[in-house]
Amino acid sequence: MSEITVRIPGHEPVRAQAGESAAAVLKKAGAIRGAIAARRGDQVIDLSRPIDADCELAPIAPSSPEGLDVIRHSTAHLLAQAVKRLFPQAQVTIGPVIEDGFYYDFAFERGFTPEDLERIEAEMRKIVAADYQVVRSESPRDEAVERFRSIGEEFKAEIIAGIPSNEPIGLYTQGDFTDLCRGPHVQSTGRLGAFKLTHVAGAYWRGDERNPMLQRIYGTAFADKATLEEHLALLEEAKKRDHRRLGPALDLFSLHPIAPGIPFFHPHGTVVYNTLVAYVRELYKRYGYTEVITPQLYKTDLFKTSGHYENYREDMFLVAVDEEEYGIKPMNCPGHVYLFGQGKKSYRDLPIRMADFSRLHRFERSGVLNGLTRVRGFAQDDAHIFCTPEQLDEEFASFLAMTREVYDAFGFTDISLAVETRPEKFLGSPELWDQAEKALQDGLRRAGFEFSVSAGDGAFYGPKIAFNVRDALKRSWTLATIQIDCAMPDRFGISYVRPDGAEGRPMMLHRAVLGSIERFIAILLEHTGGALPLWLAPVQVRVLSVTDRVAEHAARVGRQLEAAGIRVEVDQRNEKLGFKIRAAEVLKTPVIAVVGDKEAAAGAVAPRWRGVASQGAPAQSVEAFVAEVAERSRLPISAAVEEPVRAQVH
RNA sequence: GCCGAUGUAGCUCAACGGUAGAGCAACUGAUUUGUAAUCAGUAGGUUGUCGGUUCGAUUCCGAUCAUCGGCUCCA
Repeated sequence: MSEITVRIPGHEPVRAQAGESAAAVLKKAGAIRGAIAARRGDQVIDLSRPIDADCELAPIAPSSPEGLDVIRHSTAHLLAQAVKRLFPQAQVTIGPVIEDGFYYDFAFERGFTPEDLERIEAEMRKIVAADYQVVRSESPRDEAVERFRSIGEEFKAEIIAGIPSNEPIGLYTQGDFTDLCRGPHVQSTGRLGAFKLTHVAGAYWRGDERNPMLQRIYGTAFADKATLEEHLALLEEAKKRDHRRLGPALDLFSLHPIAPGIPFFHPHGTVVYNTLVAYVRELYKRYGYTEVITPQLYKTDLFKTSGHYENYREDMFLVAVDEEEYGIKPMNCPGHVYLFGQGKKSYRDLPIRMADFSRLHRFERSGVLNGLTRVRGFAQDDAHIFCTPEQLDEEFASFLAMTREVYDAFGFTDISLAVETRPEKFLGSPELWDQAEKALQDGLRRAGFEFSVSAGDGAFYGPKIAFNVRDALKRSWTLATIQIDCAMPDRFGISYVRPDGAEGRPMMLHRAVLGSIERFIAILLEHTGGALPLWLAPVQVRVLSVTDRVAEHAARVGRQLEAAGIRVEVDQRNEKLGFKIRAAEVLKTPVIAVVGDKEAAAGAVAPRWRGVASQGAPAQSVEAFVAEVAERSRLPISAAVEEPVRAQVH
């Protein structure tokens, strides 16, 4: 045995015998305390792994991100062991760590019930109490395949069979249970304990819906009980911010079985909706967009030309009229390209930024509908930009600037960008796609955006950039998107006359900043917990009378606010002030104006702004109050306005 | 679409093989109230829908619709 030197950050280098375990080496340095695994170089390893060469070694604490991964991964194994003990017929498959937890998929002839989960959890605790050593071993691939096949674990055998034959297979054994695994794991099951199984769900084997459905058990685990409790409490809080709860509670919208997936917007919700549209229209003035209104229903010939009939028909509502087939539009693009194609266009007309707030209808599969975030009927702040190839970069940059402005205005900071590339089913030439994908990535880099690449996720007509945000339950949704169209200009044969008199094919961009208005409202509600900004709030001011004596003054204040264009409600109910304040607060009203005898005598109000911890605010004259509310209600359009790039008039 | 769960008053929930109850909200009355819930009373439900088992179903069974959690798919 040769002697090696191990560097340990923050400690003296340690001399050790080659082959000593990571735990032993760390112990020599006095760095083992609490460690759950170790990092050798950039690799996380088991504490029991032998160290056989000079290297750098660091302990991993249970509460560190890597430590949590180890705990969750080991807890997934714990789950599998418990399930195998209780349901020997169940076959194990995979059990990865996910954000905030883990899951494990089992092939089992029936679903697991909530009662099963309780039993499984109890069994897991028994295994923790038994404190089995978790032992790593290696096995040649074919031997491992045979081993799992012989005990009826067909799925596991299939996974191993897919690993190159020269790679040794890592196996982890704890008590009566052995699983294929890359590791690393905790040293013994006793190190686990702060876990909870959360829910069950079906999941297709290898994520393909043609494959059999497995039973997935989700759970979460932490380094200690307290953090687990904290996490569970956080989930409860998140539920309160869920737009599906807030929307109906604030009387903004509702969904009914009579129109599944197509929301009813109540008067207050309609104000929010229309105000968002007004905001975007204001931006359009500055960014040089023109708005159009286009048909809702087209003969399917249009969709045959656009390629939607071929590639998107499954998601469309088709209707038969007079022995002719019509389709309700799922997107605005075909209509817009068609419209562009009417009349002769010159390079002087470009760019044309054609905006449209039409309602769109898509036949989403029943299981995917979700509140306002995934619906069958919705509108987008949609626009299509037709430009020359030379204008593409500038148009793209302008879109990114607009998007940044909007997201800043709403305080959305947790946004991730993904460039989604050519899918299996696509239209247009691969060369054009490559070019377009590169253009998107270059543009993002120039604008200083970070992004990931999501291969194969693009639309069938072109690659896209998706601006993804998360809802209260941490599910990711796409709001803004921009796509370069690689197909439709060709398919519709649209053209423009270039300066040299020849015909050119315009470039086409599809883009939306809010994305779907419905989805945007959902995310905004969750982001703000229902406390919409003053300019968007359906009721901006609520005037509260203290007694019947001041009813007239309260009504007058209401009229003055209304005259200034402010959305106001006057609460003259025969109730105590505290009751009315609570009622207004529960509805997240941004501004409350209290009116009592003192205010009535002075022609004043006592304002109370949401989120300001003032009670018994000093009175303010009605005029000053109205002016302040009006000032603070303005659309969040930044003052620094660039000259819009408009098509030249000739 | 697939796997699983759920569906009782406007909302949140209770009960149960013998035709449903609370709190909040609503309505009425009293109270005239000063910065997050005044008191009292009234009304409100073919227990999602359809079918089956049963002397009897809201309860048990089946189908269906919708919703929820996932999978697959997407703004």
